[in-house]
Amino acid sequence: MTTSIQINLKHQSYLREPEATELGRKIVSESINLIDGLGFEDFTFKKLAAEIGSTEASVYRYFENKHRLLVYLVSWYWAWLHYLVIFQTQNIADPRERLARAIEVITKAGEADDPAVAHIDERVLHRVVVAESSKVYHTKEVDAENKAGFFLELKHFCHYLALLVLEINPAFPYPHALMSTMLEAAHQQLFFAQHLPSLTDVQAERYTETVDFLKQMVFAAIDQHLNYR
Amino acid sequence: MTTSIQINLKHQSYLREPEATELGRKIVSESINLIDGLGFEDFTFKKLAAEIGSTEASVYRYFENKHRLLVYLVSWYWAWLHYLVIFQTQNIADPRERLARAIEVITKAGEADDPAVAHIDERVLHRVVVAESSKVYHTKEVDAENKAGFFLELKHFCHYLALLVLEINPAFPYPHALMSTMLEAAHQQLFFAQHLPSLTDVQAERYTETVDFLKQMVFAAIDQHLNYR
DNA sequence: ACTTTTTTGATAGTAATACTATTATACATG
DNA sequence: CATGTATAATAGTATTACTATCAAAAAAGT
Repeated sequence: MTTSIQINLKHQSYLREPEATELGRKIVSESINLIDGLGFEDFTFKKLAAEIGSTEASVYRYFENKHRLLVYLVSWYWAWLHYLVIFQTQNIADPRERLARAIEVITKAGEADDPAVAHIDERVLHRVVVAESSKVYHTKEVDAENKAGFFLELKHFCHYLALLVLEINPAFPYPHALMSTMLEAAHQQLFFAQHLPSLTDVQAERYTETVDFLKQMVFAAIDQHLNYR
Repeated sequence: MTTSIQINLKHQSYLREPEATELGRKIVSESINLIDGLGFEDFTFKKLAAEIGSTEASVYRYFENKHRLLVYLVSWYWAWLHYLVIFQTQNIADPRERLARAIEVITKAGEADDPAVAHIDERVLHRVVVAESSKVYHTKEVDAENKAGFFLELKHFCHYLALLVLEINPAFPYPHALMSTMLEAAHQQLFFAQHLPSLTDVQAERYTETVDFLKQMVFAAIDQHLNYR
């Protein structure tokens, strides 16, 4: 079943809305492939322009610089994933099961074979996010960019999950910390499994193991504070 | 009590051993301050050379590029922290208490007021590592650099902690994953507390809260698999 | 259908970055 | 005293990360 959605970001990581024009959409879709192929450091607007048959100057009309473009892509990813989680858990009544399903969806986002937006390959985007997303906030401009709302999508998603945690156990003292740790770990463990296997026990490509690890960690922490049991 | 140690890295992230000369030590110590002040992206060898009254070309004789220098600094940090943890837990018999102490030492590394090496300010280095360390392996060259042994110090430290976990509970299936998650989270939560507070529940500067969160998460996970209880 | 505005492409140019190369001098070692 | 090694000084290059200008093409308004 193919769903069609439109994701609009609240902040201005972009100069012009890239979803609005053909060139804008090409910039977004091709930058995902290029960053995936070259890595963010070697990715340049010049190479991107060449790839889409346009010019450097034209790309600069959409995004102030490549960092802002990455912020846009990562924000888009979080908004998409948030949507996906809500969609995939809407029929689950039990909050514990809903969180369990959420962890599955988050970890297996790289396997998504149901493209929600025509010009964006979510599987490639997932690889890009796993490899590069920490760079969006590890800069000297974090505080300014945070003020500008550049990290709202992640923050909202984290808060949504934290509320789920509190539904399961209202006494748990660290719901946001646990969920941000889980979100980061979901990416890290996949990355480690592929590139630094001695930092993990899960196998590359075996998403199920990562899901199992994350579920155990999360639910053990949450349950520890329950009175019953 | 002041301890004096020498940390030597096994791999060649450097061209010349920087500990061996005055210029080498100046490069290391001043680069830590500069990266802390400017952020890694704006840090250049030219600025560093100006700061220490030397030249760009001279700095290039010690490190191939600024990425390698960061690898060196981060590796040095992990080796130092590993030493610190062993030192601070050597008199603790119970593995559970030893792990608890390790988590404290790791989280509070930024408060260390006992400089182990004269020309390195561990508190500033800790800030640099919190903010920049993920960049050492999030590059297109991870696999090659991993082969070259650039991440050995982190891997060894993680393995050391994983063995501790297994001492507590030999049946725990994800000791490395749990410890790498904990190590990353220790940095992340400090960073979030300072820059993206809505992603955490701990307060900035309140290392004790982060320690508490990490301990709860780690021990809950480990204990879940114990037969007794 | 015609005008106006907006968007793009083409081209050029600049300051900074990330280096490499060369040579002279200082410095330490044997 | 000779020799090797480390450093400083200087110069130079390719690439990056932009900014500016202008004309052509496309879209929108009337």
